[in-house]
Parts: sequence; C-alpha cells; structure tokens
Amino acid sequence: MPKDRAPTRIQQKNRATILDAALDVFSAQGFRGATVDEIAATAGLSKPNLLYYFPSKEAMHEALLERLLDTWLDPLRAMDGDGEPLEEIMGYVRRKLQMSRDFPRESRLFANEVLQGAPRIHDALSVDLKTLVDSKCAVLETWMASGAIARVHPHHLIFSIWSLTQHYADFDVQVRAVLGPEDPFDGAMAFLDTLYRRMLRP
Amino acid sequence: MPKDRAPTRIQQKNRATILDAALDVFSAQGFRGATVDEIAATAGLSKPNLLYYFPSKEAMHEALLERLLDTWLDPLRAMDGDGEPLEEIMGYVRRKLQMSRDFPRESRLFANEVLQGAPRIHDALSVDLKTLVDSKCAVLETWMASGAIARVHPHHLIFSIWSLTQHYADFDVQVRAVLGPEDPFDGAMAFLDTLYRRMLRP
DNA sequence: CGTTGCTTTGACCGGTTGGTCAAATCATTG
DNA sequence: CAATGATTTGACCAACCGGTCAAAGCAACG
Repeated sequence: MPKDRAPTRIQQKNRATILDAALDVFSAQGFRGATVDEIAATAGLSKPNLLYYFPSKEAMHEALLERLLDTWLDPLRAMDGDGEPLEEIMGYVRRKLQMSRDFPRESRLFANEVLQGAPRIHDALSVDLKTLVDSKCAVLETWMASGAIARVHPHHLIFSIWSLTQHYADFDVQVRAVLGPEDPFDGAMAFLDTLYRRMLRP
Repeated sequence: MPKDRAPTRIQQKNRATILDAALDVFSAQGFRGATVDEIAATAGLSKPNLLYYFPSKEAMHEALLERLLDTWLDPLRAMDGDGEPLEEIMGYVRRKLQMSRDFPRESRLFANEVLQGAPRIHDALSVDLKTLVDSKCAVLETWMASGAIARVHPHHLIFSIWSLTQHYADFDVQVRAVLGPEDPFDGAMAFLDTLYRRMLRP
C-alpha cells in the first residue's frame, strides 16, 4: 500500500481502470456473483494488484456506489422550483432518460443493489434520498396548487420518472428482444414526452 | 432418484418446499449469488436431499423460470381485443400491479434474470414474448385507429405498464424508504389510473 | 414380519473464491 | 548511479462452492 501522500499518476490511472472494470462486472453479475479474478481480467491487471489498490472486493463496490449516489440524483437536484413547471419536469425526464442511454452500467449497478434489498445503501436512501425527494415533492405541490400542472400524487410522479427511464437501461435486453432492430431511445423519448404532457396538462 | 412413476405425496410436498425456498434465495441474491446450502437451510432440508429432487442448482432455477414465464404473461393475454378499450388496458394495469403486490419474489426473480442479460430466457423473450406483444400491439393499433384511445407508440405503452407496475416490487425497498409508513400500492393504483386515463383519453 | 424401493444424510471431493505474502521489478530523486 | 519507496506478481492458503456416494432410515405392501 502506498503511503499517505498525494496519489501519483499511476495510482490515479489504475484506480480508474479498476473501478471501470469493477463497474462492468458488478453491474452484469451483482455483488456476490462478481469475482475479483474477473474484474482483474477485465482491467488487464493481476488480482493481487487490484487488492493493492483496494483493500477488498467490498471496498471496490463501496467506492462505486459512493461515486454513483452523488451523480445519480443530479438530474433531480437540477429541477428548478423557479422555472417553468412543465418544462422543468420534462427536462428532468429527458436528463434521466439520457443517463439510461449513456450510463446503463451505473443504472444496472444501482438496480442490482436495490433489488437485493439495498443492504449497503439503505441509510442513504432513507435519509439523503428521502430528504431530496420530499423537498422536490413540495415544489411539485406548489406547482399543482398554482394550477401550472394537473394534480397527481407527487411521490408517485417521481417514482414513475425513475421507473420509466431506468427501465430502458435495466431491461435493455428485453426491450430490444421485443422491439427488434428499432432504436428504443428515440421512441421512448417521444412516448414519455406525450405521456407527461397529457398527464400533467392543467 | 425415484423411478418414472406418478410422484408420491412426499415428492410433491418436497419439490414445492424446495422451489419456494429457491424462489426466496434466487430472487434475493440472483443466480450466481445464491448457494444451494442457503436454499437447503431455507427449505429445512439437507443439501444432498435437494439434489435428490433436482439434479442441479441450475435445474431449480430453470424450473422456477419455466413456471414463471407461463403465468407472468397471463395478465397481458387476458387483454381482450373485443372489450371496451380503455377498460381493457386499465384491467391489465390493475392485474399487473396486483402481481407486484402479491408475487414480489417472482417479479424480482425475473428482474434479476433480465438485468444480467437474460442468459437463460433470451430465446423465450425474442420469440414467445415478442409474438404475444406484437399481437397485442396490433390490437392497440386498431383501438387507436378507431379513435377509442389516443395515439401513442404501442410497444412503449406496454413497456410503460411493465415498468410502472414492476417497479413497486423490484424497487420496493427504495419506494418504502422514500414514502415512509404509507402503503405504496393504494397510492400507486390511484396514480396509474389517473396517468393512463389522461394519456389515453381520445 | 420381511422385503422392496423410496427417502435422507454424513462424509467427502475437486474446483473456485477472496485474500496474503515475500520477492522481484520499476520509477523517482538526490 | 545509488538508494528509496512505489508497483507488480507467482505461489500459496483457508474457506466455501456445487455435486457425489455409500450407507442408513423409512414407508408400503404382500
């Protein structure tokens, strides 16, 4: 293990390589299904070398989840209470769908974790996530009270955005098996646009 | 292994016990994360006894998926082209949400499998599932052509029903962490009712 | 009751897993 | 170049994994 100094270029590069490979494997196999050997092979490094940069398999997983939770909620944070209500919501939907298209591995890592009971992030969900969601639901409620958008249960509105957008990353195989060669994301964005505009039209 | 006769009462009971325990473990840990020992402990039987009734861990998983695929699509099959269009769709949504409430383990088993690339059911998805979905999409299109419901991309309409309903089983932990003590399913049904009626109103 | 065949399990096996360690190699700096 | 510390790895280990097997237990029936 290196001493407690500023990380060298080699350290930065190798840590990044390892986390990228770990994301590949964890998102495809789940935590217990992933093996350090497979991560090492994907990263093009030896197994002991991985464990030189991270103290354990668990630590790699933690590092990924920590980094993920920060960025995963940015699109929701960016929903601005002072903006045009319907366009703010549509912007959130669009950003979230783009994340499913551009970062499907992150989406599946998260899905795997929650599917299996969120043992490692349960606190973050019921504190940080809940706090953020509750505050955005308050915003949604003022928009509904002002008549800018139609009335619906605000929490379930947010759940619907998560579910509809992440579905295209998490269930990608199924979506493509049913759709055939057609690209899912173009049709999805058009569909979601219609859905939310019709549902929320005052 | 028993000979090729009608299964005894003991066989029926033990097979059922094993599959129930296997569903518990596979749905919570994924295929690779599940261990035969844990399934055996959950079932209250010894490991060699499980492997007396099923030739392998893989066989238990297959038996579950086979049974699941048959029943999982029943709600969609039941959508009747001759019925009242909007009520047929709402009935499908209601049945699917009830399945998430009553059979969350089955939903999570399916989600785990698809998340990890559907290695064991890919053919079933791109043949049986696709055939069924395509035929139901044709029905939806006649309803849209007749003006009974508004025009939307029929495949994405079905994806939306899958995603919105299964979300409450697959992401149950997250939903409850955010919602608190409130029961998710009552609010969900009301929300989905509003969503689809507004989106599909001609 | 005795025999037959279904059921159950303790002990075991080869392969894999996460993780360790000492030794070798490499980069950096004086 | 010499020396110091960062980096890399082959060999190894104990624990665990899926699966086997022979022997024991048990129920059913003549």
